[in-house]
Amino acid sequence: MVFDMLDDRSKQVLCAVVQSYINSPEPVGSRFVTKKYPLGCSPATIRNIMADLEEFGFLSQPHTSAGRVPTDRGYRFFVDTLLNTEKTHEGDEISKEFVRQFTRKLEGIKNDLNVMFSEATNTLSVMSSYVGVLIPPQPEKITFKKIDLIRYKGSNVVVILLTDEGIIKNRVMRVDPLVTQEDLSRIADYLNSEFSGLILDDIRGMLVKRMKDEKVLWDKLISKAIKVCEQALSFSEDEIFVSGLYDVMDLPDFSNIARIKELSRAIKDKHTILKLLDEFSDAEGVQVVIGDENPVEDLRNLSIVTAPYKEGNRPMGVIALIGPTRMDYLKAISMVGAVAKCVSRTFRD
Amino acid sequence: MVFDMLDDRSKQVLCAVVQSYINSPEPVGSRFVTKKYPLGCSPATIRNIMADLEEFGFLSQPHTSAGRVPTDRGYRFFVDTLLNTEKTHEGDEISKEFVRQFTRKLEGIKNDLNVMFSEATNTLSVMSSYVGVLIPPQPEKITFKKIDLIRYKGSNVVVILLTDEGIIKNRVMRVDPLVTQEDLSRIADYLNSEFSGLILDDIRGMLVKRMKDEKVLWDKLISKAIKVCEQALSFSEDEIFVSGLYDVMDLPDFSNIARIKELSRAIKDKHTILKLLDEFSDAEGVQVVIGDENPVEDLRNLSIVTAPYKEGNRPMGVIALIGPTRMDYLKAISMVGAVAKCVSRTFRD
DNA sequence: ATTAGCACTCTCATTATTAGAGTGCTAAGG
DNA sequence: CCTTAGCACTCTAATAATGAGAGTGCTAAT
Repeated sequence: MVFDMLDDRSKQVLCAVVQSYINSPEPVGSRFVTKKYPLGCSPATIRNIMADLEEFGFLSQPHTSAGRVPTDRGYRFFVDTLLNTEKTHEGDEISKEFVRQFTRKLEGIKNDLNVMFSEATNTLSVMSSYVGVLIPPQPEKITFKKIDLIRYKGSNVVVILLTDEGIIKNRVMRVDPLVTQEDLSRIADYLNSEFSGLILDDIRGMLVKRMKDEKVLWDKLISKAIKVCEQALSFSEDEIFVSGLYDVMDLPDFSNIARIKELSRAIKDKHTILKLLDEFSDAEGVQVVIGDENPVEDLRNLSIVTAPYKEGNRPMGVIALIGPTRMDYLKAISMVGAVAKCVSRTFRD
Repeated sequence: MVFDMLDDRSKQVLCAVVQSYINSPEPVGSRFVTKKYPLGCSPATIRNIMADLEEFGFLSQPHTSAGRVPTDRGYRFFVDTLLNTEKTHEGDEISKEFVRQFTRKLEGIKNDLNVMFSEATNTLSVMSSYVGVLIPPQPEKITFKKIDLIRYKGSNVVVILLTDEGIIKNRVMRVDPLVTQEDLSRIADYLNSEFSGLILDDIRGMLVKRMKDEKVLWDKLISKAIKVCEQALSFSEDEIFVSGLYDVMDLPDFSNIARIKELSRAIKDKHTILKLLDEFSDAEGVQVVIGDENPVEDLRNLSIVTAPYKEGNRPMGVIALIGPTRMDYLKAISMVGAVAKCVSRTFRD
C-alpha cells in the first residue's frame, strides 16, 4: 500500500521535512534539507523528489515560492513509519525510569481516584506541553460489587459504592425523611444480592424497568427504594480530566486566537470529546488521529494521541494528548503509552 | 473628596464616556457625546470639559487625534457614583425574579455542594459573559460538628464530616490495617467530644501539637489515631470554581492573545487568587476592584467584582466576576450580588 | 461661559517598491 | 536515465510614501 509508492530516499526526504517542520514551524526548502539531512544529493534532486511527494499529497506549498509543509497525510505516513519501525521504543531507557518513578507516585495516591487521575493528566500535559485528557471509567465499564447506604443527619444518605475494580465512589444524597436506616439497609441488601457482578449501566436500566413494570404491585416503600437505588448509582458525572490548556498557548501553532477558541470549544464540549475518545478504549495500545482524520469539526486542525488504560485485560478508560498536527509524535506516543501503562499497573493491585 | 472636584455636567460627561466605551470599545469623541447624550451644549464645550477630565486623570487619549477613553480612575468614579446613587437596585424587578428562580434551582441541588457551587459559577459566567469564580468555604471558616469513620474493605476508611453549616464532606482514605473499626469509633468519639464546635483549622493545629508534645507518652495506637484524624480533617482541597474562560474570548478586549494568557495565568494560580478573593469574604456587600488597583500583577488589566456569601451572619466564601476593566459594572454588580444572595439563602436552611 | 471655525496632528488603510527565498525548467554531465 | 548546475520566474513580507478621516486645541466672536 502507501508504503510501496515511495522509494527509500523519498521516504527519507518526507521524514526530513516532517521532522524539520515539527522542530520549527517554517516551510522547509530543498537547500535546507540537503544541509541538515545529508542524503548525498543536491538541492535540485530534492526538489524533484519533493515535487513528487507533493503530487502524492504528502507535502504542500503555502505558496509558490515557499518551502514545503507536511500535509495531514504526510504526518500520517511519518507516524506509521514511526509505529512500524518500533522506533517508538527507542527512548525506553528514559521511559523505563519514568514509568518506575511515576508508578510509585501513583501508588501513593491511588486510593483517591480523582487525585490520581488529575495527577496523571497533569504529568502528561506538563511533560509534553500539549493538552492532557483523561476519561474516567464509564458506568458501562464498571462492575458493581457492593453498596452501603448510611443515613446521616436528617434526610441525608451517604452512598458508598464498591466495585470489582476496587474503585470506591461515595456521595451524599437526599431521600424522603420517611425512609429509615433499616429501610436503607434492606435496600442495600437487596441491591447487593440481586446485582453483584453486573455492570452499573445495566443495573440502572433494570431498575428503571422494574420500576415501570411492577409499579402497581410494589408498595410505596419499595418504589421509593428503587428510586433511591437509581439515584445512588447515577455516578456518571460526565466529567473528564483536562490539563495544560494554558501552557499550550505558548506554542506558535496557537498564536492566533481562532485556534485557541477551537481547542477550547472542543474540550468544553465534554460530551463530544468523551464519546470520541471512548471509542478508543477498546483499541490495543497507542492510537493516533491526525488533523482531518478527525470526525469532530473543531479538532480538524489538531491531532490526538490516545491509549486505553485497563484493569487486567478489561479496558477502563482512555488517556490522551491533544496538540497541533505539528506535534512531536514520537514524544507524545511514548508519553501517552507510558502514562497509560502506569495507570493500568496501579489499577491492577 | 473626589466627588466634589467635578460639577454636575462634568460628571455627566464622564459617565457618558464611560458608558459609551463600555458599550463599544472605541474612543469617544466630543461630537459623538453631544449626539448620543444630549447635554444641551456643543462639541466645543464638551471638548473643554474633556480636557479638564483628562487633567484630573479620569480620561486619557490613545493618541492626539483620537477620542477619549476612561482611565481606571475614571471607571472608579463611575462605579462609586453607581454604588452611591443606589442605581444598582434599579434592575430589581428583573433581579427579584431571577433571585426567586435561581434560589429554587439551588434548593434542588444544595445537598451536593460541588454541584451547587459549579451551578452558581456557571450561571454567573453565562449571564454576564465574564469569568465566574467561587471560593468554597475555607477550613478556617468551617465549624466542626461531628465526624464518622467507617472501615471499608481492607484498609480503607470512609470519612464523613458534618459541620455546623450543614456542609457534608466525605472522602475515602487509607489507614494502617492494624486499626480496627472499634479503634476508629473510639477515635471518632474522641474527636466529637473534644472538638465539636471548633474550627477545622484550629483542630488540625491542636492535633499536630498534641502529636508532638505527647509523642513519647501516648501509645502507638493513639499516635496512629491522631494521624488518622489529621488526615481525615485535611479537607482543604485548595480548589476554586471557575467558569466562562472560554466565552470571554469572544470579547474584543481579549482579541490579543497576551490578555488571554494573563487571565489564564491569573486563574491558574489558584493559590494567589484564593488569597486575593478571600480578603473580601469579610466585606459587606459587593466590592469592586478596578484595573491597577489590583495587587496581583496579572490582573492589572482586569476588574473584579466580588461579594461574600454567608451562613447567617458568618461569611463563608466569596463569589466573583472577573472581566475587562471595560466591564458592564452595573450588570456585574447586580449579578454578583444576586447570586451571592441566593447562595447565602440556600445555606441558611 | 459658550460656540463656530479652522489649522493641526495622528492613525489607518492603500499603494508602490524591493530584497530574498525558493521553485521549476532546461540543458549539460556522469 | 538519473543527477545537477544555472537561471528565469514567482510570490511574500517588509518598508516607505501617500492621502483621507477623525478629532483635537485654540482663537475670536457672541
